[in-house]
Amino acid sequence: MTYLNADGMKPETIKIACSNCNLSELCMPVGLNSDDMKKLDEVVAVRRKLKRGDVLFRNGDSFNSLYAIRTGFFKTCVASEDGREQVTGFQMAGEIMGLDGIVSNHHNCNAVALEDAEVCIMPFDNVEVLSREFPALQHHVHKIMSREIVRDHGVMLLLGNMRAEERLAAFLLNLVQRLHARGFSQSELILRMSREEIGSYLGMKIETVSRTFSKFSEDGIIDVKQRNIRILNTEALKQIYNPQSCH
Amino acid sequence: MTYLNADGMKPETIKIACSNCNLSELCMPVGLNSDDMKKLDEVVAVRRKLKRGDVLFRNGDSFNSLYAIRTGFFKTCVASEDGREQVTGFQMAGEIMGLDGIVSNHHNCNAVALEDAEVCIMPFDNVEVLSREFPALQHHVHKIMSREIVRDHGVMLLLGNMRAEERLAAFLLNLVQRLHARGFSQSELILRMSREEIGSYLGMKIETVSRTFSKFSEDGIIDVKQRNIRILNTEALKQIYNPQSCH
DNA sequence: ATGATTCTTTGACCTTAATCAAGGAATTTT
DNA sequence: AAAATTCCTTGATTAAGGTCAAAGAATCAT
Repeated sequence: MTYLNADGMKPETIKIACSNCNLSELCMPVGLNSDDMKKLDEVVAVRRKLKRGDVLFRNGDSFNSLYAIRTGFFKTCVASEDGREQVTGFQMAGEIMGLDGIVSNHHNCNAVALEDAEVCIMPFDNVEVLSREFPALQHHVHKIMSREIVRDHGVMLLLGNMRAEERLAAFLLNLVQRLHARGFSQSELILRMSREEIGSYLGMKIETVSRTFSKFSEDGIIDVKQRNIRILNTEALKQIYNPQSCH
Repeated sequence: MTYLNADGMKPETIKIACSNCNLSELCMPVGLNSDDMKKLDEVVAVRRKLKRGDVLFRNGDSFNSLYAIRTGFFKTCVASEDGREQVTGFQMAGEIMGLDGIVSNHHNCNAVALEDAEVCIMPFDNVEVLSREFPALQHHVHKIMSREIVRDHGVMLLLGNMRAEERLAAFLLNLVQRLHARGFSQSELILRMSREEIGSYLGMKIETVSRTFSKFSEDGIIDVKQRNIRILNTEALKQIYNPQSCH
């Protein structure tokens, strides 16, 4: 199995604009006339701007809306009762947050902006009403949820079976792939999250994250300048992530 | 956060019958007249019986249907390209399998019967058509998918943050809770899966699973006779799972 | 039933990553 | 700009769980 994008998209360039982002796919599924499109614009109630560090929603908050990221970068995390925190994902432009809240009408994780951000607020009642009217939208919503399930299973595989170097390699490859799909470099990226947050996501301690970065750097696979990463040898990263592939 | 049921249900007794299982919730959401109910019966195309070891669907199979378990017990698992396998879940009566297939029209995991079983096959096209007609069904489908996402995040927390004893305690508590919700004992259970499969789910090796069972047994917390487990001290298990709670 | 196979347990030892500790770099606040 | 804070790195040590090995128990097939 491949370590999929969070959005499942192949790494072609997709421009982030209202008419051309994952949100737009949600608002305006393909194959609609412009009258239909106008109605679909109603899914989005309003936008919200957040500063770095702002919390979009918290575990326990009542659930009303899904959120589509227009700009910025988020983390979502859950915590055990004794306070251990697990980052469950990092989300970027075009991705949808809040699906966890549907089952119980309360959010089940925290969503925090890791840089200044803007989200489109989509009241879930609207989404359901319009989904009944537009099969394409309905199916799109189902795909978004299924995609999240598939992604989560990939993370389980990572956490349950892989060693530290494999986890970090998978993480970097996944991030750069998603960024590339949004028009950014294939080889350079700026990490919006701390080493601690990476560690939390990957099930390793901050020291291990740091050491693994240093190891990759010593081996000439990446160039690390704080949160600026340049991938020097993508093949080597893939090799680490997928040790069996012997070519 | 609590380690939820796969089905999110509180551990009250629910009888497994067509008119009273998770599937029935899917076919017949509350608040419908009997004419509506008849139409909703159409979601289920047909049933399928499986023997222990039979594969319901495989990674790569084209996706057509969701499956509701009537009787029996399943595992779902993904594998990395180099063959490492991760069990992503164990499913029992009333639970839904196949949601992973929606996003790509192909299944993304294997579903294997761990004991003789029967499933109701629900062609997903039917589900979508009827969902547009019945808001209660629509919302129910959304809840099922959201529940799976929340469950997966709980597993991530387990795999990313917990130690072997905590993982096994959480696993046993979760299993017995779900069984109890189906009318079985609160303290006795028969494991339908091997030690290896438990280990795969919990991110530990078979020897560690075995040793941890032995440890719990020596400590008088459980009684282990092969796959027959009797929980002697639920509180102790909860304490292990949730070390802070000093109520 | 009997032999074969698979599953499970236990022991000895080893590896990986966690922990503890300290110092340095970067960022934020005053 | 200086001080304070946070973040990151590196080293030394330890602990948890993995690996290897072997034997016993249970299940399956002939």
